[in-house]
Amino acid sequence: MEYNFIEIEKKWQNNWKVSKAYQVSNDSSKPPFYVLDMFPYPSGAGLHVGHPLGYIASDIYSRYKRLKGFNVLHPMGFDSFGLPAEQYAIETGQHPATTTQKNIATFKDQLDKIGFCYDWSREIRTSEPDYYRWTQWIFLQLFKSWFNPQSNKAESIQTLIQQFETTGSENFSAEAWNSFSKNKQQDILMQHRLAFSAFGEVNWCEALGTVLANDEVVNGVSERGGHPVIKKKMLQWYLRITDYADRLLEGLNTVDFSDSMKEMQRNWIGKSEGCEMDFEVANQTVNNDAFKIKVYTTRPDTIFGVDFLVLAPEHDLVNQITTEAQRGSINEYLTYVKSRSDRERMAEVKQITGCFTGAFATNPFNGKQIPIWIAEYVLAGYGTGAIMAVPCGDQRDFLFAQHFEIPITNIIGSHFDGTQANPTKEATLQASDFLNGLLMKDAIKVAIEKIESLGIGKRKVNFKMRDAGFSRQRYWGEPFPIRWEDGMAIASEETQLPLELPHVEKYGPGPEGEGPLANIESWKNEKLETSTMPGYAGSSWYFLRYMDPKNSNTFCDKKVSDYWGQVNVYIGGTEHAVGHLLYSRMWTKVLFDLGFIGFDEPFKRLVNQGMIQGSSRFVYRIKGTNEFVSFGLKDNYETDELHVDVNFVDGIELDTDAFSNWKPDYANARFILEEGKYLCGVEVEKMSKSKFNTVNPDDLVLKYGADTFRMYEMFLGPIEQSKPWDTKGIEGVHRFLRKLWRLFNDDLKGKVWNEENATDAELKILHRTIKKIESDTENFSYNTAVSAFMVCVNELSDLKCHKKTILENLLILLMPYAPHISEELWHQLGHTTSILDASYPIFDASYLVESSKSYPISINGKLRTNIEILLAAEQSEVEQIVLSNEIVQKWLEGNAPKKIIFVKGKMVNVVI
RNA sequence: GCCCAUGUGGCGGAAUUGGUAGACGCAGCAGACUCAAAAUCUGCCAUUCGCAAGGGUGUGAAGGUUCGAUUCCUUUCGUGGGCACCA
Repeated sequence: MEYNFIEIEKKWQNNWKVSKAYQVSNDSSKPPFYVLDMFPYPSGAGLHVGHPLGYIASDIYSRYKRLKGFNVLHPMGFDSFGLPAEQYAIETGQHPATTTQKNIATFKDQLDKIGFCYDWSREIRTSEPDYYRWTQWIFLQLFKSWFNPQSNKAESIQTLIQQFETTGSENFSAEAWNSFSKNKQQDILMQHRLAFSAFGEVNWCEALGTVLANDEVVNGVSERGGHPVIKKKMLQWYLRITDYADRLLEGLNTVDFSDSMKEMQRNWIGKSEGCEMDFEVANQTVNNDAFKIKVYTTRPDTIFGVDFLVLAPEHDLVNQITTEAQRGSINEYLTYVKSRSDRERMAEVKQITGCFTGAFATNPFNGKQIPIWIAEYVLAGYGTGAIMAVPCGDQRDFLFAQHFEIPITNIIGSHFDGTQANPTKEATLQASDFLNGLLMKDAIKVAIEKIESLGIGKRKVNFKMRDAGFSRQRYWGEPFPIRWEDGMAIASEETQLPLELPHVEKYGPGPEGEGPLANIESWKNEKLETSTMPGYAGSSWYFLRYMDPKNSNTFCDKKVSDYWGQVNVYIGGTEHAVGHLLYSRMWTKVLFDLGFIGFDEPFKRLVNQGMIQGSSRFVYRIKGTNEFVSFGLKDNYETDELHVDVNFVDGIELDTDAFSNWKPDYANARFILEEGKYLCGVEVEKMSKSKFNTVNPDDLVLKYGADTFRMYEMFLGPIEQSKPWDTKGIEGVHRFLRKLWRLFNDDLKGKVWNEENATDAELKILHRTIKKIESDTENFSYNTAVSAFMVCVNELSDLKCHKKTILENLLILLMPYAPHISEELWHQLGHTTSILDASYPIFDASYLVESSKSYPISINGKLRTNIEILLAAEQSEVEQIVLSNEIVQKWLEGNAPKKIIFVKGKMVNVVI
């Protein structure tokens, strides 16, 4: 009987489906365990081999935990709102709902073929009204809440109103509040709501009449059509995530994420301590606040080294302080900056640009007149949008000073050599008046105290993180449950939700760059908000909905979320390190603060899977011709590099016939070969349809079966590591499964397994494997687990061990990795219940006890021989044995060793 | 530019606390079985010198710490990911 994986997999997938083997109950005596995948965006390209990497890993873990006796929640769904479906709709006229539906069907079909243990009865889709009803509901909670710094948590906005009514605030009295117009009151409240609207800058493309995502802007022009893109201010919605900055930082100490992941989040939040201080602009009315420039610095100790100020080009004061003489060049510079993205501004620091305003500020400590410049390396969004430049201590300031020939003041003596800045905090300050002689790191505190006592500034903690933009001028997203009346945002009634996304025929932008919803008359008449929520809205809380997916009274019953608790293991890519993970952490904290759930961190443990990259192939077309030159000869010509479908390439050799047949353009292609072959260029990049480097899992499953595919993906390498896909090795894993099969069945003789008793050698193999598989599975070290299975099967084959008592345990170990073949062989062994609910073998160390070990013997750290020595032997005995060894004696050349290092159970090193 | 990760045979990778570098697999080579093929099995497989025994070199590069470094430290180069409207 042969290993017929096609039949076996079909049989058991069907069997599990019929018996509802993966359905999970919220009511169980077993301890709960929640394993979550980052749900996919159902793109039109379908699943490629990169997607299942994390899914297989989580599937293995879920099945393993189930064997270990847990009630495992392992759901799947679709993040089905988003930009690509809308872009596709603009191109083809097909409604996003239609294409999304189709794409999901494809995804599910592909996922099912791989044999995942999802409980599909809990499936969610973020674009379904049943789901986004609660996204809207949570938005309303955010809108109706504020962050109370006293209690350090979100509270109903009513408590703030009460405060204003009874005690007022820093800026106004209770009486004043009560006398404010309703409009003014709402404006003030808007400055505290966790979801709020304010003006923000967007990428505006005049020619397309629309706002563009960063992704749609390439080299400063629109991807579609190549039109110019500029920054434009528009009214936007935001989430006040900055209020949670400190708690998001502290929360990291309570979760099990990788250090690098925590580091990325910390850097994103970017907490820095320093101070704000005012510089007065010279030759202006002194007591006019408008002409004080507030800078933020983390290095107030360098105050005597300030040689100039730099404002962000967008800074409010630029226009007012610019002198008439400089106005022309400033305006020119501002036009230039408007065309530049933040990214470009940060990245191209070597290209130093800036413009002098003509104005001077006064250093409050020494009265020095310092020039005020504007430059794009200062960003309006961070700190106060103005910096004090200290060229001797900051490299960017230094380069700027050098470029514009601004004289540099040195306050750190020999620590500054005039060729580059020195950012040290360890230098002793000079030429710094009251700070002279202090170490810089100590001077920071002294300087801040002085600044505060003079009333020209104050200590300030700053965060790099900005409030999260939460509106998009798009169609395919959640509508905001908000009406605008008289300039005031009015929340819809919660009972009226969902506010359904209306059907449209056209997906183009509305007037003035508004979203497509602005084109709908009834929507406009009701004064409903015309932008929609961003892609991350639905994904910020989906893990809660899985727990209680059908509830129509609330987003998730508190009793149910209390039962499941935090996600025990969350698996996904690092590309979400700062976006999705921070947003969902914030939403969880808000829901916790408001009492809707019982935990304030969503994910207890996070496992990052690496990205499976595509290995792209390139051909080189000689410019202006239809002639293609092989990789090695391309430098002799002027060529264009073009992606070619990896399926036409064997290694790096192009199948020129297949290429010619690929597209009509290439039908008459001519080739310049090297050594009779056309060789392609190679580059590793993201796997993507547009790069023609995708590999479809369906083909592999068809050819080798799901079990082989699952194990091969795991065998590729460590789960957290990125690696390019290569199908070459899959044969090896398939051979392994066939070899396993032959332990049970002979192709000719049929059944070969027996019920004999196991020998010590066989039990030793089994228990070593149990130990290794169990710890590798716990640690997500699946590549080494697969190799341990191979070692085990190789050894059992060598021993011709066909014993049921060994093999059935091996099957249980294997079930999480290769469920179909395990279930099949399990039943062949005579079991009548599913292997899914077997119980995990228990490791017994007594089978592995050894009495001696072959010790590696090194001379000066270099391995020279091995000697079998009793494990119980102590240093003196070992020394004697080692020194009497022939090879050791040869190296000693009759001398006594200087030292003998003996690490019991590990090694011996003789130092001569 | 900034942040994070990463670099080991022809290839994917292993070496979990500093202790035998190259497990396991792919590809390759030689052989067995076969009329033949497939499948399967056996052996070889970092590099260099050597008939062999054995020796030298070797974990991106350069230094350092240590009896001993793929592992720790410093410097440096390459590659991948993220950088706020892709999800």
